[in-house]
Amino acid sequence: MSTRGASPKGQERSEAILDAAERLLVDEGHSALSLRGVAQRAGIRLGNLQYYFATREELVRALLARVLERATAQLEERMGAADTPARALDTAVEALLEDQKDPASYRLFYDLWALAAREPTIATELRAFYARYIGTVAERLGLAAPELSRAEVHARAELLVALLEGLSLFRSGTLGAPDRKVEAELWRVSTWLTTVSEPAPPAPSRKKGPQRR
Amino acid sequence: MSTRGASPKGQERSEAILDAAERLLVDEGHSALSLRGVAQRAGIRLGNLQYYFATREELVRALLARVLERATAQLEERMGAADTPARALDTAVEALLEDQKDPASYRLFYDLWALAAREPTIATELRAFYARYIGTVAERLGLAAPELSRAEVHARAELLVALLEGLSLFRSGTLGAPDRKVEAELWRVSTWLTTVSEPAPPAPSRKKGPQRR
DNA sequence: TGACAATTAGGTCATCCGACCTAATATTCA
DNA sequence: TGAATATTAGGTCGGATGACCTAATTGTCA
Repeated sequence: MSTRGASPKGQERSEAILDAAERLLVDEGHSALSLRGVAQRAGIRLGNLQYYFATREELVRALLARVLERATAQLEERMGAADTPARALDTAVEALLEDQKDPASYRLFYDLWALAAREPTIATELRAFYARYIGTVAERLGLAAPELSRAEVHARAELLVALLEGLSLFRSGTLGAPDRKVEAELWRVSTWLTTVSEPAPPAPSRKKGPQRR
Repeated sequence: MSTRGASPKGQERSEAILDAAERLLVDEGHSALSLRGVAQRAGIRLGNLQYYFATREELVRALLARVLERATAQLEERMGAADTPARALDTAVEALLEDQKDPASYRLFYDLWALAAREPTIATELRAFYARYIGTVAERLGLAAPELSRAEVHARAELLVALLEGLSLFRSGTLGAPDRKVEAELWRVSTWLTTVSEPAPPAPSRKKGPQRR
């Protein structure tokens, strides 16, 4: 949603600017995402960039929207591309695991998580993204384990997504590297989530914990 | 490890500066972590701050070291504080879940994850932190499930830590809120990780944990 | 062809940044 | 007491930033 540039050429230019901004964001982080830097990467002048995105916030919003939209589309496409509906989840998880081997694919999200903690508008959009993400997973999970309640299925979907997001930290090269054993155990957990419906073990007793982690 | 200030008062001042820096980091993110800002929050002059930390990087390194050291100590203290050794993991997980309800406790780590993706020195320290973190968890996991191999135990520990880190995203208020159902399912996964050890297809289990298929 | 939008270009402005420096005062302790 | 250390105060410097502005050029379509 850029300010101007409705014509085909304008649209193209707009996309190119967002491409440059995204590359800059991945490479240097959101604090380095300056209008000048983006303009330089895009190979255009500052004034020209400002014709499309008058302020930095406008640029960031457009970039965020594009990134999340793309991620959503990719997830749903992957779900649909499975051999059988039952394998949809496995296929998507497989693809995500593959993505995690590329640092660039997640660096962007690390910045987004940090940003969302402070900028409510970004938090709102990210929240909507993950809600849809988890919803899609829950849908498939419900098909695989029909005896589970709606709430249970949703909880497990959230758990699975959290696991994958957390795992990205240890697989994208910066804090760790992909590990076969871990992948194997992940598959066991994943199948467990979609199959086992036994009653939960007793919850541990409560105890007031100290602050901070 | 500040540059100067070995005397008790200097030590105190040094800690106060790091406190201010940490508050600023949590509130505004690492891009807002300026020497001037820290000095203002600490209620001292810029020159005074520079007496303790000559450069920004020095400050950041000291801050990072203190944060990770504290987190490590807290985790190990929590493990040790359990009623029984067997409950050590549960106790620690409980405490972590409690922490996750406070946004401030994790915001800092979101920034660290983003930073680590670009600054090798930070990545190195964070990696060491998580290695120790996962190692501690693996140790306890090994006690709870002695029939698992060392590698399996380590893989499960990494999985559990990843799950908790990922979960923090959805529990710290910005992208979601704590949810009882999710917690319940987390406990099931957690106990599953510490109890179930039979391979995928065969063999009846004697453990209390849920069974597959 | 002419009008109008799209696009490019270049420059100004106040503001903040980190690094660096010097001088003066206060505190501590041998 | 006197010397070393800790602390405060104020300033300079080059550099980068975002917002804003204006003029010139290109492209499109009636």
